Amino acid sequence: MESRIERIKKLLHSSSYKLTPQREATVRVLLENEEDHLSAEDVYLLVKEKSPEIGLATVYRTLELLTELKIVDKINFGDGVSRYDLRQEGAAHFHHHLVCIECGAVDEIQEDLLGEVETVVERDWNFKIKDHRLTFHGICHRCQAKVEKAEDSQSAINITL
Amino acid sequence: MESRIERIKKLLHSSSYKLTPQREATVRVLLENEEDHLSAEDVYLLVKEKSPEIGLATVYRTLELLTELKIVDKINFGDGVSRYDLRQEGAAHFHHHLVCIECGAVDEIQEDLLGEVETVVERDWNFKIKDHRLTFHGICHRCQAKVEKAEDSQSAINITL
DNA sequence: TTTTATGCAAAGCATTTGCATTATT
DNA sequence: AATAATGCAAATGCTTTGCATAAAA
Repeated sequence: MESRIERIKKLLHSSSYKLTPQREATVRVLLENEEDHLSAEDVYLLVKEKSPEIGLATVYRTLELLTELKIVDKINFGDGVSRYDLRQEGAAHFHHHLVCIECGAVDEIQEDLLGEVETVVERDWNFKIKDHRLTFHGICHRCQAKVEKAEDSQSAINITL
Repeated sequence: MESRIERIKKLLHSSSYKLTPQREATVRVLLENEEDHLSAEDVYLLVKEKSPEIGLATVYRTLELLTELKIVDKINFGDGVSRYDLRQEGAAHFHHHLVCIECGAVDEIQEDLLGEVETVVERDWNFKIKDHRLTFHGICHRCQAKVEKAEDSQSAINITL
């Protein structure tokens, strides 16, 4: 079976780009950190661990290229840095995000929850949808658990008093 | 009846901020361009027309303040600039956007389309939703009409040939 | 040998900050 | 008088670009 990196190589070639060592190193970092949402700087530092000679500009250029080819998605959570996220293979749409306003964690929702909503928008607004971005801001399950714990110990203190 | 600007003034006062002439001028620009999605620079230029002495930093500071107080929403369509959008009064949630990839126009959807989706997310992901961002990328109704027109004239040319 | 990609440093932008001045309470 | 807000210029931080060098087709 063909590896993910080989398929990406073919995608690059089919647009007459090369998979140079620097590009490969960058893609590998993205593959190894698929569940994260790395900034260009993050990617740069991780790539540098194995390929110390790489330059930040090359990482930026590679990420831009991968974005153009829709191999990665460029996202922005409003903190002033772009983040890069490998697309699921064959995914027509961007996945969704859950951003925790307590701890900053970003979780992903791979399921497409917008099927019906998109039907409505295309019909009622006469808008031909090509892609979407959906992010929820709120409290993640981990922070909710933390608050409950804190409340528990608060009660314990009250009892002790 | 109380005006929108007076209500905003009260909101500022209730957090012990003043509605200075510069802040008022900024808010007025936002009110007069409610359907647009102005960048800080856009707002600055418009404010300057009536209050030429204002500084860009003040506009930034005012927009930040209004964002904190949830009077405006700060949005980012991925073009490297933040845009500011007056919230509908009493709106619990952010409205949605339709971004045209042809002409760049941004239309708004005031209706909340995400009721059901949010129920699912809160239940299945155990995530307490506080707000959301939903943007569709695609072709707006105006550009779709343009393409049809172009196709019509293309047929006409073929017939002429 | 012609094109494409890289690394570095410099440049570009949007945004923020320091600070002296001005307005407001 | 004390606090808060402003304007300007300088600083910051992310990202892009110019250009000489190196690698690939």
